[in-house]
Amino acid sequence: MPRISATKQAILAAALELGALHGISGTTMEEVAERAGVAKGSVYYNFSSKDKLFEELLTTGVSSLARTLRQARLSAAGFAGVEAMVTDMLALIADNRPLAKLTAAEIFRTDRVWQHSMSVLRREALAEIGVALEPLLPADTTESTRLLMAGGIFGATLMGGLEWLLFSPETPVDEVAAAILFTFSGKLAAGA
Amino acid sequence: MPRISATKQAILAAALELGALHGISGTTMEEVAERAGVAKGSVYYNFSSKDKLFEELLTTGVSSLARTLRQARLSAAGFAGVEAMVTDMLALIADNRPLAKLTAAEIFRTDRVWQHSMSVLRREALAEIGVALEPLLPADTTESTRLLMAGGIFGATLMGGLEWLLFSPETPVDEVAAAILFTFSGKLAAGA
DNA sequence: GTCTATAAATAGATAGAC
DNA sequence: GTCTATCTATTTATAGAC
Repeated sequence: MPRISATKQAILAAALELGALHGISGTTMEEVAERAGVAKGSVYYNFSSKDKLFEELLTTGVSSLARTLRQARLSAAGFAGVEAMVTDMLALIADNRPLAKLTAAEIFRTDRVWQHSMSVLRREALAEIGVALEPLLPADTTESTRLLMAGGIFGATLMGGLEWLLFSPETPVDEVAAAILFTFSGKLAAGA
Repeated sequence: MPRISATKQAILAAALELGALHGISGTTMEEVAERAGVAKGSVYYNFSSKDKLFEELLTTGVSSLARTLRQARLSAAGFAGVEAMVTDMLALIADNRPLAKLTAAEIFRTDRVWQHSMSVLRREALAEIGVALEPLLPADTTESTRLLMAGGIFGATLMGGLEWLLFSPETPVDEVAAAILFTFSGKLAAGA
């Protein structure tokens, strides 16, 4: 495990904050250097290109999301596993809000040089949700339907989480999780 | 109602397709002109700046989303209204997939010059979902909780819809709507 | 490893002919 | 209304001193 130098860490942190604000294309290497408190030459010493810099940022982020989802899934059986996934993903979003914003904006891009590796990781994360759903679904449910549902649950959590952080950040995480999970509880349909 | 010239329409269409592919910052006015089959000067004759061009594109798109949601809400009472919103929004996404991609990537940006007008429209769209939810929720549910739920339902539909179009576009819209709505039916919790 | 200086390409926007 | 040509600023990336 090669330790990351302080400079490299500062560059990654600066790139993450700026990327979340202005998007990747809207962020310049000059700005990243300035915010990190180093010269542009040092940025290129640590990352061979702008693409490599943001690739590292995003793949690390989505990997840790997949890991969080797997741990949550293993922590509880049945629907409680899904509940744990939503709750823990919300906590992760709160914990790294710039990464959540950046991921939300980039997750469906199909033209980046790192498109493939991102797509693989995204699928890994969705598959974790899919595995948790499997025992809860009718036996004849297709794989693709399961992934659609997983995408929906993922989207609900991500968008609900961003809505939360941007527009009512004073709400405690438990209440947010309860709100999202309420929509999956069936009580909406029952209230009709 | 001022008619839009053929040139202006071609420019808007080109900007939409390119923006969905490369993002707004990643799209150049030169590319837009080329794809629209006109010179760059003509693009600037119709739109005073790149920002104005994309502002028109996005505000029109989100407005039509809000309109679709309102119509769906009025078409059925109770939970059936929510079901109609999800189904009709999916149909809208399928109908204008580039706009859905562009919107997904831009909806949480906070640094655009048109940020405010977009934020207002986004809120309008979420409020439509919120109104449909109101009679289905406990009487003491707060406004902000209702908006979080609306955000979740919106996110589930948008992400589910994009997942659909990008990775299993052969699935008919009814099946996709059924999959997303299944997660809101309570049958997941029942299956635990 | 970090810096300054600069190359080389590309961006948004404008001027002015037709 | 549409075009070509061009201005000016910015951008990614590199070279080379320290």
